[in-house]
Parts: sequence; structure tokens; C-alpha cells
Amino acid sequence: MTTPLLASTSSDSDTRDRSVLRMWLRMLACTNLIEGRVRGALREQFDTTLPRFDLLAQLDAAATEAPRGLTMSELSRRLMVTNGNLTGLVDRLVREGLVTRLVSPPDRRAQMISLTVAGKRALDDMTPAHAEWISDMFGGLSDTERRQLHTLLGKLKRSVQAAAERAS
Amino acid sequence: MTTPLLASTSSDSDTRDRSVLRMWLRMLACTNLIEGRVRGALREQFDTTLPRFDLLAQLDAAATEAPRGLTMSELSRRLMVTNGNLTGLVDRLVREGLVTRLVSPPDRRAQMISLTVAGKRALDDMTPAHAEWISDMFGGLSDTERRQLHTLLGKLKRSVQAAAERAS
DNA sequence: GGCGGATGTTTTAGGCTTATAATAACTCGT
DNA sequence: ACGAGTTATTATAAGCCTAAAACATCCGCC
Repeated sequence: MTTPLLASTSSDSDTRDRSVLRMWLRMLACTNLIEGRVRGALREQFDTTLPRFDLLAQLDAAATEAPRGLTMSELSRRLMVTNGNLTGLVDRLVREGLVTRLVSPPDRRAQMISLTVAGKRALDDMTPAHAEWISDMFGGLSDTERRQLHTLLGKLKRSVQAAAERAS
Repeated sequence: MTTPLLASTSSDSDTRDRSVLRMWLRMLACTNLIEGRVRGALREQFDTTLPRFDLLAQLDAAATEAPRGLTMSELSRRLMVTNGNLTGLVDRLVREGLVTRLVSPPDRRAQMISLTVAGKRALDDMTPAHAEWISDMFGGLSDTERRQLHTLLGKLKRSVQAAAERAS
């Protein structure tokens, strides 16, 4: 808490804040750019949306450990969205015939959401294309640069989580 | 286009795709984590939303070059959202008294959106807190690491744009 | 002066997302 | 066995977002 001698004087932390802010905006712009292209490609080539794709992919990824499917709560935890959000999303996927809802026998409150054959087929159609879009967009980075970015993002994630704990 | 001798053989590009995908998911997770905290803090501390804040900030940033305000189209271009989206957003901000709509005299189709005094004050209240949240979350990275990240993100952005041009 | 194409904005229909409140079913202690 | 608290899910209200179509105005050309 220094008192500047002149109103126009900026502290060191001000300049640091500004550079951090610029970086954050750049990161946000990159992410939105990539995500927007993925959304657009999913819509144009497969007439679907990113949340739907993510949900199918999550069910498939969990298929080995949970062949009977996942509950709504487990899915919402993994996809990092609220339960209420998931209700509508699953409604639409059921209507499209890509997933099924089965009441869990041991707990009649819960339901197991699982891929139908059509859902698995739709996912298998999309997965290679999805991987290629991402790969293509990151193609301008060398292996070394990608590793560096991966490492830095790991640090960033820990930094954000540490900040969250300080705040709580 | 190599033909694997065994069905289980993965090509080099497959493993590369997987590592790129992992990095992308990490980047997405980081961004969503940070953005989510900013949204939450804006809601709890200022009872507002990120799009509203972004819009006010954009108007303020443009105030020097465009003291009369920005048009809807110009705003939507800068905020990278559709025109239709902006209509509702501006409606709400007008209702809250933070921005004004004035029909542009030279072009009666267009309107100049500008900050009210209350809007400028609300923004000035939020800006330092916003900078501090971001700064705090990036606090675990050294100056060097932040610079590296900034540089890598710059490369990534160019790579994504190059991919977009290849695709079009 | 008026017509045709371009540009600025809103409307519409649909989907995603959240927080909060309500409902339903389970569990545990007594 | 029953009531309290917990957990699983859905309903509701509000906002954000898009694409596509409709509407309004402008500009240039005849």
C-alpha cells in the first residue's frame, strides 16, 4: 500500500497486473477461437453440439469401469456442469436415441445413463474427426513447444486451485 | 497413410493426436476454471455477469477514439458475439441504466451505445477487483513463466488462424 | 425520383447454463 | 417402524448464445 507521489504514478504491481491481464485475454481468445471452431465443425459436419459430444465421450470413456452407465450426478461431476443442466441435455439425447435412461434397481432415485448402439456409432464417427481438428489447429507448435505449453498449463492449474483455497 | 501390420498398432500421428488432445483438454479446463471464478466473483460481489462487464469494459476502452459510443455492429465485432445476442444484452444494460442507446444522426439505422455516468462508475468499481482476481490466480507463475506462456499462446493463435485459412 | 443491392438491427426458435426451490427416495438412529 | 437428515433428480426463472429470417435504412445508378 504505497502512496504515489504523483497521481499518474503506477506501482510495479499495476504493471504486473496489466501484463497478467493481457495474457489472460490472449488465453481466453485462443480457447474461444478453438472451441468455436470445434462447435462449428460439429454442427456443420455432424449436426450436433459440443455438450452432446462431450456427454457421449464421457459415457464411452467410463464404459470399461462402468458398463451399466453413469448416474446423472456422476455425469454432472465429470462434465463439470450442474445437475439441472444435465436433465435437459440427456432429455434431448434420449429423444435422439443416442443414450438410454434406466432406473437403477438398488436406488430408485438414481438412473443409469448409457450409450445406445446408435450413440456409440455416432461417437465413433465423430471422434477421429474431432481429434484431427484439434491436431490441425495445434499443428503450428513443435513437439517441444507443446510440451512446454502443457507443463505451463499444469502449473497454472495448480496456481488457480491454490488461489481458490486462499479465497475460501 | 501407412498400413499397420497389426490391427492394434498405433501410428505416430495417433500418439501425437492423443497428446495434443490431452493438452487441449488441460487448456480448456484451465480457462473454464478461471472464467468460472470470475463469473462467480462478479455475481457475488457486484451482482452482475461477465458479458455485461465485458461490454462495459469495451465501451470504456473505445471511449478515447469513439467518445460518442459504438454501434451495435462494432460492439458485436469487438466482443466476438452475434448481433442478435447483443440486442438482449444492451436491452438489459439500458434497463439497469448503465448504457444509453442514441440513434446515430447520420445513419438512422444505426445507434450509438455509450456508457452512462452510472455505467462508468460501476465499471470503475469492478475493474480493480477484476484485475486482482486474475493476478491472484496467475500468482503461482513466475515472470519468466508468464512470458513463456504469453509467447506460446501467441504462436498457438497464429497456428489456429492458419488452420482456419487452410480449411476455408 | 426511384429501384436494387448492401448494411444495421431486431426477431424467432432453439439450445446451453446457472442458482434456487421442490420432489422423491434412501439411510440411520432410536 | 418411523422420523430427521441426506442425497438424486427435476422444475423454474432468468440470462447467454447462435443461425436464419425479417425489417429498416442507406447508397449508387439509371
